[in-house]
Amino acid sequence: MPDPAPVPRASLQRMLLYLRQLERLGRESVETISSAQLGDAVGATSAQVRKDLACFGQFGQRGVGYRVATLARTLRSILALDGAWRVALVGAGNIGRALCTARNLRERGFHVVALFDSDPLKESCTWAGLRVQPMRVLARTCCEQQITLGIIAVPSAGAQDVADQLVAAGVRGLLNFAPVRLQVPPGVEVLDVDLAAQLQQLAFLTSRRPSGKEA
Amino acid sequence: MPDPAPVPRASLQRMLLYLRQLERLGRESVETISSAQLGDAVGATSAQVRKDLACFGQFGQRGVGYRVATLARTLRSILALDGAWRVALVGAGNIGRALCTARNLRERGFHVVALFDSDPLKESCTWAGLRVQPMRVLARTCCEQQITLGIIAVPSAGAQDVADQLVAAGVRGLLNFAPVRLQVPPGVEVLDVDLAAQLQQLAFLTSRRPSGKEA
DNA sequence: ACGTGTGAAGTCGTTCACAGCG
DNA sequence: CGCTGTGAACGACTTCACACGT
Repeated sequence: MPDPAPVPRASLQRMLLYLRQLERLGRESVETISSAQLGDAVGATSAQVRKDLACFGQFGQRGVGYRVATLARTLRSILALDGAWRVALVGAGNIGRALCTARNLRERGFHVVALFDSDPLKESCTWAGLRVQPMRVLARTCCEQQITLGIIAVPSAGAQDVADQLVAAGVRGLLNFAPVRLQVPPGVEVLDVDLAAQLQQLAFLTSRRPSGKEA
Repeated sequence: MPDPAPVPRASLQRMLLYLRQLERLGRESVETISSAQLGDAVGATSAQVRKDLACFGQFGQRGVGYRVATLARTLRSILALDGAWRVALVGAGNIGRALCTARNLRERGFHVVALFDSDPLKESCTWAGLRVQPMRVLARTCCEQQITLGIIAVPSAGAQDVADQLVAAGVRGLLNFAPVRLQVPPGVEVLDVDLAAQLQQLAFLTSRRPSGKEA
């Protein structure tokens, strides 16, 4: 196996946008699309689209563009989005509830199949048909249910401990909502979602009133 | 006024991490810190820390490092985080509820002071002491309350419309949870939070099992 | 000595421009 | 002729290395 393609993070992110747009086009029965059209649907240049797709191979027909249906299918396959992903959610707080019930994620193939919280008072709760389980059973449940992705939605103080437990249980990708830097062994991926930091960025960006020089 | 510093996005993000760490150190009564220490607390190199800080000036003492307290104060001021920001939240769904009640954001100076939803059934609701208001009063409320930041937590179909209304009401920064590309006039900043895309990234990253070559 | 501030070098991603194929 | 695929130029961010101040 070759395995020689370290896909740039930015390309990966755009690729997901391409796929989303392709799926939309597919619903509208569009047959083919050019890199230019696909580009400005997601805010990228045509060259960028072609370069990004080139990470994985050649998919277009010169003089024509790309077949919407086949490109979508191919991308889904390459991006590992053609199956369902089983996800564990730790932290039955407000964010946790929002994520459990989010139709959005389920539609895209991410199924929250287990829900944990360290607070015994929450164990009686059931959200979106999912009972809150104690942390004690996390390892067993994750293994039995073949869970490979985890969402950490607990306060900062507990996040590293939760991460350790999830990793020990075989989870290989973590979506972390706690504003702390998680330490994980190689081979485990962590993506941080830091809403406070996003708002802080906005605060800074809007605080320096741009001189306003665009047409 | 000079205004000559277009701060790189990546630097800005790290700067927020530095500030967070500095505040933590301040609580632990640490007096000074070196770029190297600050760096590995947030996963950056010492050179990166110094370069980032150099965007705004010179803050360190050679041979010593940085004064935790003064650097934190200075950064807060530069990053426009020394005051409170008034935020409007549109969409009283699951994400909306999570954000209203998030202690996290309030502690960092972001106060959700107005909550809107287009569904009349939700108008009776009150979350975290905040009544859900109809969209009709959005413009007036935002102006009266001097709101400059907005959070869009509505379904994709309505997001652009909400964005337009917020912008018309004078809001200059948008945090967008809908998976659509918002069109806004220059001078308005948009940051997207796309949780499905984050999970999709994780899916891809964990699907290609790394060959495992690190020590 | 120690650690900052900063030019210089290097790396990575984007944009350009054009050859090549349908 | 249109549009892809791609080497080459370009630009931005990162890393290096060292002079300078304390």
